[in-house]
Amino acid sequence: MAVQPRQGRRGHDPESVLAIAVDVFNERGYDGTSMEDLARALGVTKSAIYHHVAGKEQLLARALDRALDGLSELVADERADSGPAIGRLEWVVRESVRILVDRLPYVTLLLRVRGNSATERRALERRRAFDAFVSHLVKEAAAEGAIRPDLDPALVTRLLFGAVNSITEWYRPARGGSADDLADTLVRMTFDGLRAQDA
Amino acid sequence: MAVQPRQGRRGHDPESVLAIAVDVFNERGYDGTSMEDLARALGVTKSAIYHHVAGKEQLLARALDRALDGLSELVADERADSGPAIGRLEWVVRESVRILVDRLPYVTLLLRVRGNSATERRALERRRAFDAFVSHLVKEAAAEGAIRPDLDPALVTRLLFGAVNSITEWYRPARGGSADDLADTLVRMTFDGLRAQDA
DNA sequence: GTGTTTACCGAACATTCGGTCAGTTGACAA
DNA sequence: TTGTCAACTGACCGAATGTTCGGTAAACAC
Repeated sequence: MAVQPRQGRRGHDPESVLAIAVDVFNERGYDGTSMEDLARALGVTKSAIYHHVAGKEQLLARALDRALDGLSELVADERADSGPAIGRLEWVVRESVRILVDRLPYVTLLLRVRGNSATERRALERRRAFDAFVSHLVKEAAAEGAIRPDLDPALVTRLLFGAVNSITEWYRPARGGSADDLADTLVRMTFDGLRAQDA
Repeated sequence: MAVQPRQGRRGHDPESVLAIAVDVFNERGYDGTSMEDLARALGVTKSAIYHHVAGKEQLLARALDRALDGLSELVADERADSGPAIGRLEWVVRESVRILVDRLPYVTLLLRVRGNSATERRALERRRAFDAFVSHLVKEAAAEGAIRPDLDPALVTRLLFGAVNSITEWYRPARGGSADDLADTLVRMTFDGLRAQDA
C-alpha cells in the first residue's frame, strides 16, 4: 500500500491528482469545475495538471471507470448466480452498498453523469448493463413468489435502488456508521418495511 | 388557462422561455448549458433571451422557486399537523410524490443543485427546511412506537426520501402510471416491505 | 560534481462564455 | 395608414475556458 520511493522531484502523481480532482468534481459538479479550480485544490498551476493527465475529460473517464469496474465485478460474481432470487437480490443490494461506500466519490460522480460527452455516454451504457442485471433479478424474485404480488417489479427495482443510490447524497464516512450497518438498515426497511408490526 | 391575446409580435414570453430552459438544464445540467444551447432550443438568437429574463441565473432562480414553493405549501398544510405521526408521515410522502410528479422538471433541477452560486445556496437552505420537517416527523413516529425500533429514524428519513427523490431520475409522465399509483407502490414497499409475507 | 528523472511555472493560444446595445420586424389598435 | 408595443437580430465586449509549450527546479543515482 505504501507509495514506492521514486526518483525526481516529490509532488503529485496521476493517482493523487485523480483523487483530489474527483472531490472537487463532486463539490462543484464536473461542468462547474474549471482546470483553475483543480489547480487551486492541488496547490499547483493549471499547466502542471497536464503533466499527470491528458486533460479534464480523461480525469472524468478514469473516475467513472473506477465506479463501473466495481459494479462489473459484482455482476460477474458467482454468488449473484445461484439460489433463490430473493436471496441473491439481498446479496446484490448489500454488495452494492459496500461498493458505493467503498468507492463513494467515484460512484457519486457516476450517478450524476448525464451524457454530455462521448465519455459520459460510454459510462451511461456500462451503467445500464448493471441496471438491467438488477431489474432481471427482481423480476426473477417476483416470478418465484418472493415479492408481494401487488408491487410492480420494475417499480420495485427503481425505488429499491433509488434508496441505495441516495447514499451518495448524504453518507459521509466520518460520521456515518459502517457500510454493513447501513446495508442492514436498508435491507430491513425495504424488504420488511419501516412500520412496526404491532401498530 | 388559455393565453391572453396580446399586442405586438407573437413568440415567446417569460413563461415559455422558462419551461424550455428548464428542460435543457435537466438534459445537459445547468453548468453544462450555454445561453447558445437555450437559444437553439427556443429557435431564437441568444440576445432574444435577454428580452424575457435578466440572465441565466434568474432562470435558475425562478425554476428552483417553483419546486420549493410546492414543498413549502406542503409543510404549511394543516393535514401535516394533527393525528398520529405515522399517518402524517404517510400523507407527507404521498403529497411529496404528487408535487414531484406535478412539478417534475423543476424538482429535478432542485435536487441537482450543489451550491455553486448565491442562488443555489439560497435554494439549498430552503430545501434543508423541508428536510428538517420530514426528519422531525419520522422521529415523532418512532417516539410513538409506529416505526420498528431496530431502525435508526435519521437513516429511515434518508432512505425513504432517497426512494421518493429517485423518481426524478426515471419517472416519465408519458410511460409511467399516475402519481397516485406510484405513491401507492412506494408507500406499500417502504412502510410494509417488498417481501411477500408467506415466503 | 554530472546526468537523469520527475514535477512544475508562466506566458500564451484559440475558443467559448454570459451579457450588452442599437436597430429591425411583425402583429395589433385606432 | 399610422402609431404602438413586444419580440427579435447581428455585431460586439471583456472575461473565462481548456490546452500547449519552452524553460526551470528539485530530488535521486553515479
